[in-house]
Amino acid sequence: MVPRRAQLLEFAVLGLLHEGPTHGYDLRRRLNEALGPFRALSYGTLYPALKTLLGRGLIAEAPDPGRRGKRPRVVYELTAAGKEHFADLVARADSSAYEDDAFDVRFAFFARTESEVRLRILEGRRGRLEDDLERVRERAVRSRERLDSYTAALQQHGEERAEREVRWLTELIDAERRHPTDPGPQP
Amino acid sequence: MVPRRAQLLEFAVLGLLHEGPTHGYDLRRRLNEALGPFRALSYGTLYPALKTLLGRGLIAEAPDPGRRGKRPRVVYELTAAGKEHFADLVARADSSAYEDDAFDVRFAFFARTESEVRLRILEGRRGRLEDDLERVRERAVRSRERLDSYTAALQQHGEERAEREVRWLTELIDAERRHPTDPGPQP
DNA sequence: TTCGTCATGTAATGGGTTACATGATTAC
DNA sequence: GTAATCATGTAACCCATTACATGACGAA
Repeated sequence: MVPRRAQLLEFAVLGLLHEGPTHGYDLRRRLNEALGPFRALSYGTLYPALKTLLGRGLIAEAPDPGRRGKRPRVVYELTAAGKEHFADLVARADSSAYEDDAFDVRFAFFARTESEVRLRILEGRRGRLEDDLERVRERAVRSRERLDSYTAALQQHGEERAEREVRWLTELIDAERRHPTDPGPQP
Repeated sequence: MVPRRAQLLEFAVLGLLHEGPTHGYDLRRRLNEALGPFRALSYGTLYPALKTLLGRGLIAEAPDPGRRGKRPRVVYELTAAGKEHFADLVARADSSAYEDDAFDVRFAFFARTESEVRLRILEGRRGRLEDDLERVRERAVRSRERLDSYTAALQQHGEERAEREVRWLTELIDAERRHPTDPGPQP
């Protein structure tokens, strides 16, 4: 099951609020900076999403710590239900955790993910990339002659990038197996 | 100006038809295989797009060469206006040619692109990636300490990938400068 | 005969950016 | 003072996938 983009955003927002209460403008900035799937996230997407989470009781308005004389902002924090929901989501390691965009988001919160789950996500991602690689290679064999040099160069470059990514994941997996450190309690 | 996805699709369709007349089903298959931005292109997008191109007189229905006894398919070919329009699009080397998805599509038709234009597109793309890289590095310096090891690993991996891509482009640019081969007449 | 692929579409649905609207605060 | 950034939203528009509808053909 490929996760809807809205679910990804929900996960990311809960994850960021898990690190501490904050307001919409700051969430957007941090989501944009994370330069994953949310590089171009707009207020038109974020604010309604926050409203939905509010309506579902996963987040709640918190008092703005206040900055002398400045207009208070709308600060959100996780509710108990929100923390629980996020914990459930983090524990998942099915395909919704390692497909394309989803992997980037899940990886960003690996520090809050249990070692075992991390391992399964990394392995799932690696398997996914290996499948892609196999498909590309098959196609390369089938069409070797009738490719112009540019298409051939692009294909080879794509292959090398995927191979490199697989090696990177393998390193992470090996490291994870050697030192399976679980997340401690949040500070 | 970032090209709308529809414009990218239009470009790709005209480019494929430039190689010879064909029908919608085949276009979709080839667009999907090209595994760029059209990996998941659906009929719901392609067929209406073909209708639009038809309405604008850039493509026209051509007789199906026919396959004994089989139902004829709806085959399209470029019109004179379509060829001209494609030539105009191919000659462009502004940001609409090297931003993300656009670059993949433009690269796929490099064999039909003049050497000078190819060079400017490659250089534009490289510049774009170098800007990205600089931004990422700045951010890395600003936030070095407060990153957990996973975020740090992801950031470093992203940096390495971008560096590799820049080197790849540099190689292509150098090769292009040494042997600026222009496209011959199509067979 | 049933399943996969070929083949062409349309409609509904979902979802995201752009643009609009508004106002406070800060830096130059 | 004025431009940029902070800050919070809403509405319109664009557009792409999903699902639906339909049917022929080839292989197992």
